[in-house]
Amino acid sequence: MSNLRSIRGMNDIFPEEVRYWQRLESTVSDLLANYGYGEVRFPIVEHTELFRRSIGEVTDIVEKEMYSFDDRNGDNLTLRPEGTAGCVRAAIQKGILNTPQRLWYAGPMFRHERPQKGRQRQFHQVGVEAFGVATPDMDAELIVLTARLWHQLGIADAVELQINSIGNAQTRKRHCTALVEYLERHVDELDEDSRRRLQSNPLRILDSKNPVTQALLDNAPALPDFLDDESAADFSKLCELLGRAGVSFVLNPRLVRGLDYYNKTVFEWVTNKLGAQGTVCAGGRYDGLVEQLGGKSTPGVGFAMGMERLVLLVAELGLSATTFARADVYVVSVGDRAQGLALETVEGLRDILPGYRIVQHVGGGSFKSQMKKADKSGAKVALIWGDDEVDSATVTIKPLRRDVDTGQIGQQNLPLAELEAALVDALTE
RNA sequence: GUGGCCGUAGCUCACCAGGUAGAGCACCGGAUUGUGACUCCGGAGGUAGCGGGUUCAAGACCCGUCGGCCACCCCA
Repeated sequence: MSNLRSIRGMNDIFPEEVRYWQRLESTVSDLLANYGYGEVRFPIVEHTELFRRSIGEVTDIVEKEMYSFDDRNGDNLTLRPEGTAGCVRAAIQKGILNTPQRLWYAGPMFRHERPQKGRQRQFHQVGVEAFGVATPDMDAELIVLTARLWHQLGIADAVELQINSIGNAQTRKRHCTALVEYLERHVDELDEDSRRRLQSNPLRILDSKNPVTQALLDNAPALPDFLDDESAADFSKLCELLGRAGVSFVLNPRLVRGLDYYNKTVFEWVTNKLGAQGTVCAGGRYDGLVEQLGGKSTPGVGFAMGMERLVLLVAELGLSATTFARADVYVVSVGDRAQGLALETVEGLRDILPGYRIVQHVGGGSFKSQMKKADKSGAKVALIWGDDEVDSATVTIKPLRRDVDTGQIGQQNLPLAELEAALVDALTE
């Protein structure tokens, strides 16, 4: 048995939970369609090179979290750790970036991290990418769209929008230099992790959860002070548009993102209901990525939402999943003759009433045990066939969900010809 | 990758100075012959995650391993 377990961090999802997923997925796809986005599907596996070049060589994802392997040709492939790279690659390859594109996709991503609540090794994202528009109205649309989604899901009160602009490459370079210079004067006050990052990725020190480090950062060179004119103008335009759309936000000058390809606008929707894994949706602008991956210079903005985290949130305090009964009708039959008649009649019913969920009892058993199954199925009515019904060419129809008050059985025996009408009547109250 | 807590029937848990496992729920069957939900009766189901060690004896103690949770790291 020990060998036959699922891979660590890769979970099975059963019907009861899948209800929430389906609810979430359909809400998302309807919303995106309403905003004019088209769904794209591309492979889960790509050349490792694609991720190295887009995400960044020195990021944790590339350095230690990718599921990479050699295929039989000797090519080194990787299970996608995120979706943007593959989406960009696909868009370039298809040659559709000569005009603006609004795209989205959904599916599993893979990162070899330590599993935790809201963090799996196979997890699922919905990603949304907009290509070919450099102006901040595009950024605004994406954010506004997510805000609407939270309302539709009933979790708007549980999430907060944080935004920032990290400017262009020069901005970050100049800020980074100043930051490093400042921090090096205070190395002794830095925590161990931050000291390490001073060499590898100084910007990420801004993210530190260490209170001492955060206090130190209060007097550090702040990124917004280094912003180039265009980034600053675009950012204030974005803030203005968000205001017009009624989307409130928090400016977080220390918000940086982990992937190398971001520039200008970055944003995160966070919640405090999920413990340490509070980011539910995050993204930003990546104007250089398309060119970096071999396409013509094309601006882009996008974001990804973590489905597992959203499911947790929605299940806890959002819309309840549609109440789920496995059946409308449960078919009970005892005896070979009855079984045959039941199957024949029910298949006829499925032709006439295709929308009904009709569960046929299988596996035999007494009337009593079949009735128990009928009850547990959640069905509103049971159709019953036994020798009596066969002999008289009838069916017994029994309501299962009448209020408990009247002890009356309320079942009736009908000619087969009247079944359809009686069933429709019983199921439409 | 690091640290802390945890791992007993399908589920939630208990017992026990270390002496070869129990409850509730769920499941199955029955309470006169073809009928559910309530009640009553009965039944099945566990190599106590796995492996090793200490001991006359371990689910209970020790080590390892796998898995879960929480935090760090990182990120959706």
